Formats: sequence, structure tokens, C-alpha cells
Amino acid sequence: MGLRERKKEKTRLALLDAALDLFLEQGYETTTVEQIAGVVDVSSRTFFRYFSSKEHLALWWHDHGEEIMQECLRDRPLDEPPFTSLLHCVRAVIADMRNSTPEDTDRFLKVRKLYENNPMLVGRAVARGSQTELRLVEEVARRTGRDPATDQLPALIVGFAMAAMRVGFECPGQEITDLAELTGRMEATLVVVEASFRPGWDLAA
Amino acid sequence: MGLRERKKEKTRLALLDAALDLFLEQGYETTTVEQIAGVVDVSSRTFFRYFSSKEHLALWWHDHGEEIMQECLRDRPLDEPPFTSLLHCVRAVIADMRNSTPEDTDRFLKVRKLYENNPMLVGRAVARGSQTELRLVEEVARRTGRDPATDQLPALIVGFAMAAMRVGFECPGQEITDLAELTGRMEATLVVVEASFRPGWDLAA
DNA sequence: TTGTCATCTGTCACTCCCTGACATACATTA
DNA sequence: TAATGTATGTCAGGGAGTGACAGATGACAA
Repeated sequence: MGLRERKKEKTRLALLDAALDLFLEQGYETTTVEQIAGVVDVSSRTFFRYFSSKEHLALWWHDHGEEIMQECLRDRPLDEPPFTSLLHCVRAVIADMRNSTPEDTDRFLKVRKLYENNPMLVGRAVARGSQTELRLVEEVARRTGRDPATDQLPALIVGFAMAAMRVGFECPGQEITDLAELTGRMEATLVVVEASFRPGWDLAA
Repeated sequence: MGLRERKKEKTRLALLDAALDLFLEQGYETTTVEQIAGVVDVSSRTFFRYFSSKEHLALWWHDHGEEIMQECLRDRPLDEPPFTSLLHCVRAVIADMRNSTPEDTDRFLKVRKLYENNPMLVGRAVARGSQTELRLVEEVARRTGRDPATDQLPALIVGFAMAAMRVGFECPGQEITDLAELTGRMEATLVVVEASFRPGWDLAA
């Protein structure tokens, strides 16, 4: 990896960290792009070359998680019930969080705190991930031989799985200072979810 | 109702209709507030006095639906399982759509079409409704004697119910020109949802 | 009818988000 | 070291959204 790429990555992470800290200090809305760029000593224009929008920063982990889910889904056996597959994908996201660097660990916790302070950001994450969600629906439909145009079940399966992941990640109203605590809660949520559905519901006629 | 209020309501609806038509004709992003205001012959400043944002227009039905859900939940018997209560609330929203004026009927169909063309707007709706969703979680927790801070079940219950409503309303990839078709699909989705959960899951220990 | 009062509206000026274009500075590679 | 490609800063500008102020228009009482 050349000097150029190293510098880019460094700037990218510096922007991300500066933004997360400012968001938590003085609020998401009141923090301007100019401020964030100022901390890292780059121009606002450069900021937008690294992150397509201010939102993009706050939704950093979400983008990453969606990639993992898509990859993971492709690797699941075809005869596995689709909802089970998706919960495996959520667990893959959790595993990735567990295997992350200490720096990324801090970022996960900060993002969670940010979501707690700004619940609307969760919705913005849904908005940003709408394309991915559609692709997941397509994939689930393909794997189960269903037509997503006339059959809402694939959309329901994906919708429920994503809702489960969000609820697990948010942990509203709790002081969470440890990644293990966060991932533990996410796991616990998945266990509750698994016990909530009727066996075979995601393969119903 | 005085002339003043009638004029206001007229302007409000004119803005809404002009916006929906423009959104469907030339796209949501490319339509400017100035254009919408221009059609109705008011200033952009006045537009923002009627709708707090451009998004607010597109999310008109969503705001309305959330109000109904909150009211409805309060009227449900306390001994009813919470998820069942919420599905009743969704049905109250559907009933309201069925009882709406022909003008509102057109608007429902246009909004649905708009969501189909711009899936990210669904997420924006989630973002806008995040406060309401939190209140629903609080209410479900209160009614079931749970602590939303340590117990994710209330959040899951609400998350699943809202996901069900969204999936039913979206009807991705389908030509829908009739309100009865739309409400029928939403009902059908709810029936699928009701059959998917294990009895008593929303009261689990 | 008229005058007063409340409210609605338009204009203006402003901040912030975000983008395209262009010139410059820098890293890479030969 | 020279040539090339990429990253950055500056500048200009559009669109969303807001605060302040003045003028227009309904509401209402005398």
C-alpha cells in the first residue's frame, strides 16, 4: 500500500472520528460539515469527496453491515429456511464487530450512542439501505422460488430480520460502554426473535 | 368555519396535490419547492408555513396513519396481547383509508406510487415517525408491565408491526389503480403476519 | 360601514448541504 | 528528473430551510 492510499485512509478515519466526536458533543444537527472538515484541516469540498453526505458519516457502520449481510446470504445453503439464513447474516455482522480493531470498537459504541440521541438517524439508515433491502428481498425470493411482485412473504422476511437487527443494535436507554455488552444484547435479541415465530412460517404456501 | 380557515385548507390541499403530481411526473428529487409553490401561486416561504419540509409532503399519509395508530392503541383492552392490539391499529388505519373521500383516495394511491418509485422515502417515513414509534414502544411496555430499558420485546413488537404495515402498503412492483386493491393487499399481508408468529410470543417471559 | 386587531403572506437576507469546473500541488512510475 | 495521474483547494452556484419585517387580508365589534 503506497503513501497515497495510506494518507487517504488516514484522512477518512480522521474525518469519521472527528465527526462522531462532534456529533456526540454538540449534537448531530448543530454540527456543520465545515466544522468537521476544520478539525481535520481539509476543505469542505474534500469532505464530500470522502463521504457523499453528512448522513453518510453517521451511517458508516450500517453500510458496512449491509455489505456483510449480502455476502453472507449468498453463502448460505439453499435448503435453509430464508429467515434462518438472514439471522445467520445478522450474526455475521455481530461476529465482524467482535473481530474489529479497538478503534472500530470505539466507533461502533459511538454510533450506537449517536443513534440513541437521534432516533431519526435509524430511519435515515433505513432510507439509505433501501436499495440493499430490495436486493435482499430479490435474493430471498429467488432462493425460495417466489415472485416478489405477487408474494409479500419475502419482503416480510427481510423486513422482520432488519427490524430485529435494528432493535438489537439500538438498545434504547441503556448505558453501554463495552462492545461485548452490545454484541451480547444483539445476540439475546436474536434468541428472542428465533423463539417468536412459528416453525416453517417463512416457507408457508 | 370561516373564510380564512377554508382558504388555508384549500391552499394546503392544492400544495399537496401539486406536489404529488410533480413528484410522479418528473421525480421527487428533481422537483423543487419553488416549482410546487409556483403551481399554487404562492411563495416558497409560504410553502414552508404549510409543510415543514419537502419530505413532509411525501409523508403526509404516514403522519395521519401514526396518529390513528396511537389513538387506537389507547382504546384497546388491556388484556389483549400487544401485537394483536397493534395489528388492530393497523386495521384502523386501513379502515380510515376505506372511509376517506375520493380526493384522499387518489392521494393514497399517488403516495403509494411515489414510494414505489422512491424506496428511500419509506425510510424517511421511518425517520420522521421515530418519535411516534418510541411512544408506541413506551405504551406497549406500560400495558404489558415491562421495562423498555432492559426488555427488547416491546421494541420488537412495535418494529414487527410497523414493518408489516409498510410491506403491505408498498406493494412493490404492482400496478395498483384501485384503493380496494391496495387495502385488500394490506389486509392480506396482515393475515400472513398473524399466521407467522407463535401464539403468545408477545407475552413471553 | 368603518376602524381595530389578529393573522396570513411576500420579500429579503442568511446559513447550510451539496455539486461542477478548474487550477494547483503532490505521489507515482519510468 | 520528467511525465503522468490523482488528490486537494478555491470559486461559483443551486436548492432546502429559517428569521425578521412590512404589507395585505380576513375577523369582529361599534
